[in-house]
This record gives sequence, C-alpha cells and structure tokens, in this order.
Amino acid sequence: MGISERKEREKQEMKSLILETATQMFLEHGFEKTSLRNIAEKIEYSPATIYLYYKDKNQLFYDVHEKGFELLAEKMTPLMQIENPLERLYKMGEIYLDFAFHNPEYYDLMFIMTAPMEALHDDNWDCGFANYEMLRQTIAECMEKGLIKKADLEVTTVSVFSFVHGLVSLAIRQRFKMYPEETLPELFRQSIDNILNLMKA
Amino acid sequence: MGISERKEREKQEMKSLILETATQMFLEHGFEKTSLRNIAEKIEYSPATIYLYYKDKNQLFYDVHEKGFELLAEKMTPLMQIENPLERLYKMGEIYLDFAFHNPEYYDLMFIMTAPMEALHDDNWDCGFANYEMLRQTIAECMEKGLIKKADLEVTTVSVFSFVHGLVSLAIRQRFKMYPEETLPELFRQSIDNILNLMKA
DNA sequence: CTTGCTTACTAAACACCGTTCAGTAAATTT
DNA sequence: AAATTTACTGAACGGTGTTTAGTAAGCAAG
Repeated sequence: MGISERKEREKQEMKSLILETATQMFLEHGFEKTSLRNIAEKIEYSPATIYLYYKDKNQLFYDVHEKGFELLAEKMTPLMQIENPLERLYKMGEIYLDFAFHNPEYYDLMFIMTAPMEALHDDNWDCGFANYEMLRQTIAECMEKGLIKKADLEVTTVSVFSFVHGLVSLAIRQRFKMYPEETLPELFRQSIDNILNLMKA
Repeated sequence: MGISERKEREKQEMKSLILETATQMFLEHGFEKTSLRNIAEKIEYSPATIYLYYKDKNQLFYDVHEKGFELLAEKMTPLMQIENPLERLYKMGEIYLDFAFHNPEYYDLMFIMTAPMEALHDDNWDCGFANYEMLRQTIAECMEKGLIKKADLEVTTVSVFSFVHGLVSLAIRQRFKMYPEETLPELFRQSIDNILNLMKA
C-alpha cells in the first residue's frame, strides 16, 4: 500500500530537515549556540517534535558529525588514485589540514567534542573508519615499496594520525598562542615535512 | 593600619576557598557537572557571591587550569636535573603521559577545553610557557650534543608536542575506539619510542 | 555614641537550556 | 460513523550562567 510508504518517506524527510537545519546552524554559530529550541524555531515546529525523530541532542549531533566524516571521505577517496603512496601520503596530510581549517566546527565535532561520542554506548564507532583505513593502507603501501622505513603498521598509523591531529586540535582550541596566528600554516607545513622526511627510507 | 590588611587577606582567603572548592568539585565530577550554584552551595554562600571574586565562570576555570599547569611543572622541573638530554626527553614523554592519564580532567582543561581560553582576551597565555620552554630547551640540547638530527628548533618542538598531545587528546576524547582500551598504553609507548628513534641522530 | 559611608553579601529575577508528558486534532482504519 | 493511530504541541520541570536591587554589618568621622 502507498500510504504507509508515503508516511515513511515523510518521516525521513522530516528527520533530514531537522538534521540539515541543525548542521547549518551548527556550522554557522557553533555547537554551544545551537539549541534544540533554536532549531525548532527555525523549522517552525515545537522543540518537543525533535524528540520524535532523535533520542536527544547528542544523537542529533552524532548524525551531524557523521556528515562531517562523509565530507572528509569525499575529499580523501579521490587521492587513492595517486599511484605513488608516498606522494599520496603527503597529499593526504595537505587535504586533511585544508579540511580542518576550512571546516573547524566539523573537525571539532568529529575529533574533539564529547557530545557525539556520548550518543555511542557500544564500542563500534564506524564513522572515522573509512578515512583511517585509507591512511593505514597508504602507509602500508609505502612500507611495502620501501618508501618509508619499515615499522609496526599499527604503531606508525597511530603516530601519523596523532601527530597531525595534535597540530590541528591545538590550533583549533587556541593552544598555540605562543606563535602569531599567521605563522601557523607555514609552521605546520614544515612540521609535517619534517616528520615525513624522518620516516622516509 | 592593620584592618585593611586583614580585609585584603580575608578577600584572598575567600577567593582561594572558591578556587579550591571549584578545583576539587571539577576533578571529582568534571566540568559540566560543576556549576556555580553547586560550588556556592558547598561553601554555603550565594551564587552571586562568586561574582564578587571572579568575573565569570570562565575566569574561575582559567585559574583552575592554571593550577593544573603548576602541578605539571612540579613534575617536569625535577627532570631538568637529568644530564643526558635525550634520556631527559624520553622521561619527559613518560611523565607527560602519566600526568595526562592520572589527571585527565586537568589535562582536558589545560589543553582541550575552550572555557579557560575564553577568559583570555589578550594574547598572552603564560600558563603553558614554563613547560613548553623545558621541552624546547631539552630538544635544543639534544641537537647541540648531536643526539638527535639537527632541524629547525621551533619546528621540532611543535612536532614533538603536537604528536604527544595528539595521542593523549584522542584517547581522552574517546577517538581510539578502534583499539581495545587496555592496549592503548602499550601502543602509545611504542609510538613514542618509534618517533624518538626516527629523530635520533 | 551616634551618624553616615563602605563593604560583603544575598534573594529574586532574567533569559536561557535539554527534556518529559498530558493532551489535542487530524489522518487513517474498521 | 466510530474507533484508533499518528503527529504534534503547550506547559511544565529542573537545571544553567548572570545581573540587580536591596540589606545588614563593619568601620570612620563628628
């Protein structure tokens, strides 16, 4: 029957209206200033309505943070076409930095804020997986082809990811005040070059 | 005259009563659950009283985060006695990890949360300076003595700090769910060893 | 010793927040 | 046409940071 299908479709549309509005307001004004009441007002529904589609605010922002991961994956996936894995690794670092500094609120939600993680009570956090997997595979290929020094793959992947995240998150959360802000991009680029040069075979 | 001195002293005592209570409650229950109303209730004053000693919640938590830096400096300073700078660098990494995982709330406030930084409208964030300076100096000594590869000092210091912070902050904010929690300490130790080995001359 | 001023403090309100629940009105099924 | 299901909301609950008008005690000067 067509009615229940239409209803299901309408339900999905309503859910994504909430999600889109939440995302837009979050990217525009940040997490703190995006309240369920604000979102509800914008879509001209009562705040209580949101609870018919999302268990709570954390669940809603879990979905927002998922959209961030999709956006990042869209930028990362094409890089897998690059034959030379070391060149690819450099490019990944560059794209990652670009993403972080052009979408700091997304980055914050994806890798720093506690809110989305609180929506996750079991331990399967699939979101970051695709991107992390690309990084791991690229590093593995670099090792296989003797482009970087051989070492434990997991340890190396963790190291590279942590290093770049450290740079980005310290910048986003304003902990690099000892350096003038305009010097940071160049400092970061040098820093990444430095580390990757050390890793080169 | 003694009266105004006593008053000044009492004012300082009141301020530090608030600070101590806030710190204690924060370390016990976390930032979110430590409200000005809770703190006020514990010290048996009205919430408005706190505003006679602190401009706002961010200012209060700026002072709490400062106490965190003092605690870290207390653990770091003795290490400067170690003659061999490379050995000292290893030890600093170890102590840093220890501090982070034994005082995750402090670490969060010091290096991740936005709250304390919002209390800072000029650009002089002195807090981390002492600790950062020790790291920079240790790395400089390592380079001078030819223990690690020579490179730009600032770039290398930023790299090392970002790397370790990356590890810690991803763990604290639950972004290492792809690894079982009990394997993280060992993974981190290997990761640090790995990086430092790459840096060795 | 009393008057006036300063200081320390608070009650109450303001404007928010996330969340819950009883109730309503429309759509759908029987 | 009646009964039921669905989608939604108004209003409240219990919290938050913050401001302000007012009070009562402490102190200084007359």
